Parts: sequence; structure tokens; C-alpha cells
Amino acid sequence: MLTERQLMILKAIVNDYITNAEPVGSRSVSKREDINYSPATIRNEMSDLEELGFLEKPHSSAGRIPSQKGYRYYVDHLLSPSKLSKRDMSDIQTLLTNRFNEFEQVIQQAAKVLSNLTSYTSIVLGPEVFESTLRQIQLIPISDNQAVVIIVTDTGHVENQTVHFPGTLESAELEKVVNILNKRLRGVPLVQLKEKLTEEISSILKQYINQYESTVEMLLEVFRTHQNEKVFYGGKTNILSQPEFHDVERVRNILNIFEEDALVSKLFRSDDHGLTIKIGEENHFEPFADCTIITATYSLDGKHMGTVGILGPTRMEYPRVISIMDYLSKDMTKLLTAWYQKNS
Amino acid sequence: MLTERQLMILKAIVNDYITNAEPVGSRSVSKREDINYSPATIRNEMSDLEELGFLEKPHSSAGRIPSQKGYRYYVDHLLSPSKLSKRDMSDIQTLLTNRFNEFEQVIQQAAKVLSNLTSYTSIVLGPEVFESTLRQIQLIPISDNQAVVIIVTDTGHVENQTVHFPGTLESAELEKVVNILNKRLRGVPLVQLKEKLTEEISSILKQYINQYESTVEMLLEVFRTHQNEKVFYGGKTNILSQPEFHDVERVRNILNIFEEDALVSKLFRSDDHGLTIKIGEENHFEPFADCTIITATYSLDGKHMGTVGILGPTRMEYPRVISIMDYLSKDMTKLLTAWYQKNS
DNA sequence: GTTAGCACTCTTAGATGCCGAGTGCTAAAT
DNA sequence: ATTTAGCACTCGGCATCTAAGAGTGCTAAC
Repeated sequence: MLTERQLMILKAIVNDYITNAEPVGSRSVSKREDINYSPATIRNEMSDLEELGFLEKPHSSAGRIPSQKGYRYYVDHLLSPSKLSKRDMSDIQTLLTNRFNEFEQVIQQAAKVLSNLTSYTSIVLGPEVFESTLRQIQLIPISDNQAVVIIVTDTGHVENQTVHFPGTLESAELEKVVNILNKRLRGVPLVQLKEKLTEEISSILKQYINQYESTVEMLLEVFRTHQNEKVFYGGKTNILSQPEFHDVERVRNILNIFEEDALVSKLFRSDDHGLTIKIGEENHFEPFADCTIITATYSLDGKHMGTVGILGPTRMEYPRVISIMDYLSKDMTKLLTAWYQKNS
Repeated sequence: MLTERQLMILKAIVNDYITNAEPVGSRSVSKREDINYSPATIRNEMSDLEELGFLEKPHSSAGRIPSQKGYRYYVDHLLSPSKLSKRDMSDIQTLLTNRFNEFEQVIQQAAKVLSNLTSYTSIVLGPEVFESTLRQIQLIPISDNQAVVIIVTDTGHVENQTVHFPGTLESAELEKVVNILNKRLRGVPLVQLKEKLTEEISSILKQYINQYESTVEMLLEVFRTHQNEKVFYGGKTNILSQPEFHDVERVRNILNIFEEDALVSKLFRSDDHGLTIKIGEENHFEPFADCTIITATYSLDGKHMGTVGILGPTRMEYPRVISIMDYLSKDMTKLLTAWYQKNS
């Protein structure tokens, strides 16, 4: 168990290191207003804190920096959540009062605001596909042998896809197909579409449609392509302005990750409601060994919808970022609810 | 006018510098098999070439490196186009034999192949909006007050957009609107849609549709949002592996540009048929002051469609990149033509 | 016209030494 | 029993110096 004084010192060191990015020495700790001990006393405590694993030394005659365990303890027990500044709040509000037609625009905006406010990199995941269900499906022929399939989900997400198309299918038949699909598939989760198609629909289609085989094949093709949830970024290169990421090689590794949306989506998805903080190796991902990821979820009727995330150095402005993320994710939930009521 | 020998030397220096990224000295030039002069002679010639502006010295006792003018001369007069290796050709072919439904998939793939083969960053611009015309427009209501508008262009590009929608419009009326639009707007360049709508269509709609005002407004909204041509990237971070871009600040400037598709599209668009090479300041864009951009266009029936581009250091493997770009752009044209014939 | 020779320049890498920040320990002060 | 002052010690960072090496430019000889 840490003593009161050790807590004060640990907190002081983390705060100091977060803002200055430089090892903190005993002298500078002892100079703080709320701490009235001599450097020597601080030194002894720091030595103990190091032994306990909360601090570490870059080298023998430097100050101390927080270890991963130190950050973790700080986040769990020491952190005093900062009040959002008026400015920050109004920035977020501005974003959310913008007119928008598609929910994606909000998500996009959210990513932008988040990275601007924090100067870290933001990642916002759109509604997760496997959660959403089909609201409507449409087939529009655009040439002799091509058609566009439009899928609208219950979350208002619209997706289109061009497919090869049995040219011989007549428009009357086509309409029949669309009607059957809409009747039978409305409300079905996207991930189950394929299954449902083979099990139920295909036999029904057989009754009504001549070209049923090629039609089913086409639909399978549509449903197969696993529609990944979209990923939106803000401030991809912000990480470059952090002093600990001045090494080109390391930066490259991280930037490359952003090119693979599927991977990013896996790394950042969070299913916990509320805030999740993963520090350094807690991410279980080598390139993020000295990064912290903070995620929060936004939801609809208590149903988890998507994730907003921040990627920064472990030396992150935790209090500020946490407040911002909390505020933003809650506002997104509100906005989403309002939007959904209006358009459902 | 440069002498034969000066040409040889200039060429040798550029080639050497391109591969080794280090200033070239007189000794190493004189060691080349095709050059049989002593270092001293080479030195004199190099001194002359410097005076003429084709070479420069990083500092007084280093070798020479090509100046921008030197690269330009090299590209214009000295460059011997390299035969594509079997391997490269087959890589490109593989890409182009992939099945694909949308032309965008080819473009995406092209960007990937291009960056893989060259290890520079590739930028491929999709068909330019202001060139393409409307083939078909569709309106699909998806809720009481929302609809999806689908626009299909003559190039097979499909675009969807969600709009607010006068809820009172009945489906019979809706159909009428769609019919009128398709009849009147087919073949009209996308950029002229707005104009055409206000000048012609709106009065026609007035005759048939009750809710004509809000409908026109909605359509204007759709046509207003300038649908930017899409930009596809390959190897965004490749630039980081070039030794001349090991400075984080400069790299950041360049990477940030990639976040603004509109800007990239402006910088890389090329209207010339064939290959364009812009070296350093020829780009008239400060962050690209030591970059070379090579672009080539792909087309359809001789009509310019889009651009493939490469961004690398001025010290670029010109012969190889040029061959690859030439080959790829021609193949894309071929593929596009075939695809278009099949699907028009 | 070409080249060998040589003095000169300038970068780079290592070595050296010093400064300052910071520690750890001990012994004195509270 | 804490706390603190004092002091020796450590180590990175910085500036200075040196030697090596690569390359040039000039001159004089071929």
C-alpha cells in the first residue's frame, strides 16, 4: 500500500512528465507548492516507488519517468478529471449542431474535432455491421448485364454495390425479386443475410422466377462481400509531433497500420460501455507498445453502435482526453437517438 | 551545347546518384567501364557542368549531385528507357486480369501495384466528374423524410447520397419525377445538371408535380454537392524509406497533403495525354520542392478519363518508373475500353 | 588535350574533457 | 524516527580537438 506522500509524489511526477516529456528530478518535485519536503526526502520516496515498479530511470543519473504500471495506477486512482473548458465544449457542440443527411457525416466530423482538440490521432468506428439489420434492399439495372444493389440498414447506413447481372431477367421479374427480398429480409441482421437466403429465400424465388439460379448466385455474391464497418480518422500525422515519435522507422510502422482499416477496426473496437484505457503493452500489439489507446462507445437505445478512439503516447494528457471523450461520446449518443427518432 | 563527353558524364552521375543517393566524385565516374578518362579530366568537365547549372555541390569537398536542371536534361535527352522486367509485367497483368465489378476496383488495384513496384507513393485519380455524363438517376425513399439518390454515370461510376425528402410526395409522383429526370438529363454532363435543372426541368416538374418546389430544392441540394473525383493511394508511407526524407517535419508536411483529396487531385491531375514529368520546383508547390511527380493518363475512346501518378524524390528511378507508368496506363486504357464495351 | 601530382577543403567519426542535473548514502538536525 | 543537509559519484550532453578520408582545383608535365 502506498503512503499518502508517495501518492502525491507519483501524481506530481506523472503530471510533470505528461506536460514536459522529460524525466522528473527530485528537486523539481520538491519545488511544487503542494509538496513541502526537501529533495532528499523526495529522492528516498522516489527510490521506493521505483522499487515498487511505478517509476523507472532512463539512466542512472537522470530523473524518473512513470512506468507503465505507474500510468496505470495514476489512471485508476490518482487522476482528477478535468473540467472541460468552455472552448472545448463549444467546439464539440458546433460539430453536433451542423446539419447533416447521413450519420456518417457526424462520425467524420467527430473524428476531426477529436483530433483537433487533443492533437492526438482519432479513430472513429461507424456502426458495426453485425449489429445492424436490413431495412431495405433495391436492385437497379444500369446496363445489359450490370445492376446496382442498394442496401439500407436500420441505422440509416446506405451501401451500394455493382454486380454482374443476368441480362435476361425482365423488369417485371426484377420487381418480384425485390419485393420478395424486402418482405422476407427486412429486420434480418446483415450477417445472417447469406444464411437466410440459402435456407429460405432461394426456394421461394424458385417458385416465382425463371432465372432463379443466376439470381441467387448474384445475391450470394452481394451478401458474401463482408461489408466492413467504416473507419474514420482525424489527425493521422499528429503522432509525428510527439517528441517520443521522432524516429522515422517507428512512425512508419504506426502509419502503415492506418492503411489497413480492417486491422484498425479490430484494434480499436470496444464492446464495453463507457471508457476503456489501454496503456502500452495492454494493447497486446507490438507497434503500440508505447502508445495509449482510449476508447469510448456511442450507442442507441442502450444498444452499442460504434466506438470513438484516441491514439497517443503513453505520456498522454489523460484527464483532458478522458473528459473530452466522455463528453463527445455521450453527445453522439444523444444526437444519434434524436436522428433515429426523426428518420425511422 | 554540351559535348559528347559531358553528356556521358552527366548521365553517369545522375545514374549513380539515383541508385546510391550519395554525391558522386570524379574518381568513381572515371572507374566506369564506358568512361576512359582520368579523374582529373572528369573533374574539369564536372566543373564545367556545374558552371552550366547541371550539377551542384553539397559542399566544397564533396562530389557532385545533379541539379534540378540536370535532372531535367537527363529526362529530356539522356534517359534510356528500361525494358520492363518479366516480373514487373506479370505483376501488372495479374492485377488487370482480376475479376471486378466496378471500375474503381481496378483503379484501387492499380495504385497498389504501382506503389509496390516502385516503392514510391502512387496516386490514382478516378474518372473526372466534369467529363462524365449522367446515365441514370434513381430516387429511393428510405423513411418518412429521407431518400437515397443514386446517380450512375456513363463511366459506370455509381454514387449515392442521402437527402431530406418532402415526406408528402407520393410514390406515384415520385415515379413521375424520376421518369422526367431520366428522360431529360440522360447524357448531360454532371457539372451541368444544376443549370439544366433550374433552366429546363423545374418548369416541367411544375406541370406534373404538386410538391414541385421542395422537390426541386432537394434536387438542387443533390447536384450542388460537388462530387469530387475519388483519389486512391498506394504506399502512402513509402516516402519515409527514402533517405532524403528522414526529417520528421518535412515528411509530416507531405503526409498531411494526402489527407486532403481535393488538393491532391488538383496537384496530380494531368490533362496532357501521355507522360508528364514535373521535377522539383516545376510543381510550383513548396512541399514538393524536392519531389518529382510523374503522371500518365488513361482514357476511353481517346477521351481523357483519369490520371495515374507517382510521387518520389527528385532522385527518382526515372527509366524504370517511366516504363512502368507507360505500360500500366496503356493497359488501363485497354481494360477500360473492354469493360465499357461489355457494359454500355 | 590529357593527366599526374599535390596542396587544400570540408565532412565524419572518435576521443577527450568538462558541465550540470540528478542520484544515493551518510551523518547531523529535528 | 523522520527529515534534511552535505557530498561523492554517475552519466548524458556538449563543445573541442584530432585524424582520416574523400574530393576538389590548380599547375605543370606529358
